[in-house]
Amino acid sequence: MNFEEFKEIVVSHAKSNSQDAFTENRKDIRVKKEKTVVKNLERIFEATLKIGNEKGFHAMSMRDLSEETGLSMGALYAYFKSKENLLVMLQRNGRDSFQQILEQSVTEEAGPLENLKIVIKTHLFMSEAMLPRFYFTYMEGKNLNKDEKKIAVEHEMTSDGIFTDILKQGEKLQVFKPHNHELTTAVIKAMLNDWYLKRWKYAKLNVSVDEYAEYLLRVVEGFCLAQPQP
Amino acid sequence: MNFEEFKEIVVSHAKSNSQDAFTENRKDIRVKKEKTVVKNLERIFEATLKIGNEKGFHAMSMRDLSEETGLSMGALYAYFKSKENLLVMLQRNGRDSFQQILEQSVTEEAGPLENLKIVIKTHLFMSEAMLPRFYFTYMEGKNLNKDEKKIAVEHEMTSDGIFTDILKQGEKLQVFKPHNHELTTAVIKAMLNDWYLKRWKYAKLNVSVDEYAEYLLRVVEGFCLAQPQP
DNA sequence: ACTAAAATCGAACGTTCGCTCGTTAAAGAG
DNA sequence: CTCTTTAACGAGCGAACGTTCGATTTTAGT
Repeated sequence: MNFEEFKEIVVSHAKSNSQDAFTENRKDIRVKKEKTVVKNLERIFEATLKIGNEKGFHAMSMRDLSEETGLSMGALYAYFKSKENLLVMLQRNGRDSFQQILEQSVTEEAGPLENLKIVIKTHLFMSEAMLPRFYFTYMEGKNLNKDEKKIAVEHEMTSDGIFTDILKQGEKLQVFKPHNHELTTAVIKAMLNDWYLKRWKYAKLNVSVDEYAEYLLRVVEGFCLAQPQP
Repeated sequence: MNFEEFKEIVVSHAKSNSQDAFTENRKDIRVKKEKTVVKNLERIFEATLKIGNEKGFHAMSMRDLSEETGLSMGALYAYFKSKENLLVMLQRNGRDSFQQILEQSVTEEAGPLENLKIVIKTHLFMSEAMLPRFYFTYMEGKNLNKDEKKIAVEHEMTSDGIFTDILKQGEKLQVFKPHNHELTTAVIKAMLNDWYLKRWKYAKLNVSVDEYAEYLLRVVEGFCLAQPQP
């Protein structure tokens, strides 16, 4: 699997994205017709991600958002009840689709090594396909309130669990060396996150996402595999 | 070298820290007596880092800063000419002392492997000793203006160069495998940064900074060493 | 103790913020 | 076309923002 092949999976998921956001936040949204909500929520999310990536969510004013979306101040507030609520909606929405895709990527039939490759590539390609979302989610996570932050941490631990389970299974089947697998997961994630956090660096190094994937896999295999590759 | 031994190096450097900030920004500071400036700049920096880590620099108001430092609004503005200028001062100051310590840690006599170990540990221990500074610098870097952002990128490339040079030297001496050393540096840095970016995770895993250092070195050695360790 | 310089103070200023609400425009049914 | 529901509008609100500046206090040399 390379990035080009993966892209289609994401695009098809993205369409159901703001639809989920509608059903999830129905009670806070004053507009009734689903088609209108989906259309405008998509505009609002996209604009928020754009401005948020440029100057940060806190520095974005509702007047900025109004101009970018083409909606008036009053219209905006028909789709969310406060600025903070908009942030929460975006974060939840991003987390949910991320987790959904990542969990679906793992299969029982595939061996641990194959599964590890799959989740690494899926994580990486997803962040590449939805770069503004990932960057925004990472950077603005600290601005959430205490409850939402707790949920975000739980989500991260769940997705870490997917990696750790694969590593543990691999150790049992003697495919991987024994290690502190939670720690291994942490450093793998660190490398995965760097792809979208330090985008300018990889652009300057002229490394494609497929090349980065191969490189990461070599690093991980070098550390994890019980029997080193030739 | 473990963290306990390293800490003293940092503490001794930290004292000259706000003194440098004074000489560097003398023209923008209205207060004349160096001793007063050093004392209050230290208070201001510390308070900014504290509030900045809690709610972000942009969300910190000058009234927050006034309360935390115990200085009035007017007094604060005797030490910097604007809020943005305060951010720039903090970032420059942090970058400079970071680079200084990192460059001093490398020695000609030591071999590539030893030097690689040293810079990794130095980077990691420094971030541990000055955690709020590192977190703040990383997270608020995106809020800098275009010129300052460019300088920040140049600084990062310089410090990446320290790592890359060691790796290249190691390849020439056949201590390290041939690789894309710039890319190796990038992923090493990603893992180093994760220590202070995802502090809660490592706390939850109950991993000390010394243990993390050893773990990182094993990952890097597994990937870089020409002749695998026993 | 006196005084000039240095440092600190905090009310006040103009601007911008998130958000509301009375009003207007658009959509849809009969 | 009419009437009712739904969506969009944007001027205006009070609060909070960064910043200033004349008044006040502290410091230090004599």
